[in-house]
Amino acid sequence: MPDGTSKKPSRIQMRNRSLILDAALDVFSAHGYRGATLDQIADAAGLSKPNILYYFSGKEEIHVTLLNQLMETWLDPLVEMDASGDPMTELLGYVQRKLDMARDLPRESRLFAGEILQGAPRMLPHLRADLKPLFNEKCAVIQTWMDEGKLAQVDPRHLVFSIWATTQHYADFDSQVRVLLDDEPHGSAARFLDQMYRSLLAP
Amino acid sequence: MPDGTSKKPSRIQMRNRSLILDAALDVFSAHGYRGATLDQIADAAGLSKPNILYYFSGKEEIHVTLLNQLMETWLDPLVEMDASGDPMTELLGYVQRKLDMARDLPRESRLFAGEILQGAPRMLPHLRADLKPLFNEKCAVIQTWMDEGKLAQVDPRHLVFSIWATTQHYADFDSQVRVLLDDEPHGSAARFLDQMYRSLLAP
DNA sequence: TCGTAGCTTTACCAATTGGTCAAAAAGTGG
DNA sequence: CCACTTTTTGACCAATTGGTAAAGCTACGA
Repeated sequence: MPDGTSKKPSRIQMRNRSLILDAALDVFSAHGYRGATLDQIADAAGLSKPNILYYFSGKEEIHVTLLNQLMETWLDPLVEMDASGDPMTELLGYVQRKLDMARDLPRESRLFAGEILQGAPRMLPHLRADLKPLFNEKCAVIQTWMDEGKLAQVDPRHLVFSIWATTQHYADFDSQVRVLLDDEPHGSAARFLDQMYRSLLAP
Repeated sequence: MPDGTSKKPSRIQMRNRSLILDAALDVFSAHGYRGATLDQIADAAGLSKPNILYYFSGKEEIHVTLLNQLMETWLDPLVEMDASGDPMTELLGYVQRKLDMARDLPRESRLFAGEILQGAPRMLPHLRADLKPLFNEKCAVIQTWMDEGKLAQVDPRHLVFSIWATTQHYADFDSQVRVLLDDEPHGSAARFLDQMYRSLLAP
């Protein structure tokens, strides 16, 4: 069994594992953890169910693998926010990167949202270990910028929450957005958010 | 069978139906539609599973009933936004009412979020029939306010989206918020959002 | 008190679903 | 071509789950 414990993965293992993970991302993000079935994942991957279980020990391991892979991608835009850059530029840049992610990786956004929505049963440790330190560090950076008079004084924690909420909204609530809007929202959303955070943070 | 088709519901019917709906709200909002089981709902309601099915024709009907009941509650804060009131007061009031709802009705918020997240399979008609006209009407009101110079010019549609996103975030992503914050977030969130929308909308 | 309509439960199904197993098939190095 | 490893599959399970049937219980008006 190719359980990551030993050896190097063969070419075919790489291919099939990523086929499975991509299919699982489709299915989990569309139906949630309980709503997804191994048969659906197998169909989407073009493999048989027992073959799926040859590469992953079970449904849960597939889900956990996806969540783990997602974590770095997810934190990346925040990591890139540079304490030594221009505060307004850095923050507005962060907003745009998050908005781009909502457009380019909607499945990942919904997978994450579904997990958090249900109390983050498989991600609380990750949130504490990875997200929380980064969050605190970047909040401190923002606070420094404000103390230096480069940005208006607001609560950095809620500022970050509002950035997450407003950007991810376009992926997570896409079905609602599409009912209410006729045109593609990315461009107008980008302009709105730029305007909103510019006016909020102007010192 | 007490399928709403005839007669008046008895005292015991009223009690049990609301017991069931309250239990179902707990279970559906915590685990999603597929993740919830009739046994869980029955346990939470203190009734037997067949007894649940005496009052509702099936799992789906319970879910749909909850969604229908939710719709009016959900739209209410937006309905209350008065075109003849003071624009800034009305909009900031709307933000606070939505934030209060996220605190006071987190189960409802999560039920709604879960439904939208999965493509709103049982709510798209409602969104089109109820939400969309109201959304368009209120966007027009906001646009009028802006044209009169009472508010800064922003895209009303994205303004409303941002209000939904930032307020519901505290209910839907509660587990994440609680990891990142030590204190209770409602008061500080209220101040932050008031500040954000005040600065954005000041003419 | 009795009959009846409304309510509840026990016992049960059929379908779905996550997962197993042994055997077949397909690569792969010599 | 052969032995051996890796990959794939068909057949099968046990548990869960939404739902049913029919009998039993309860409230309540006559």
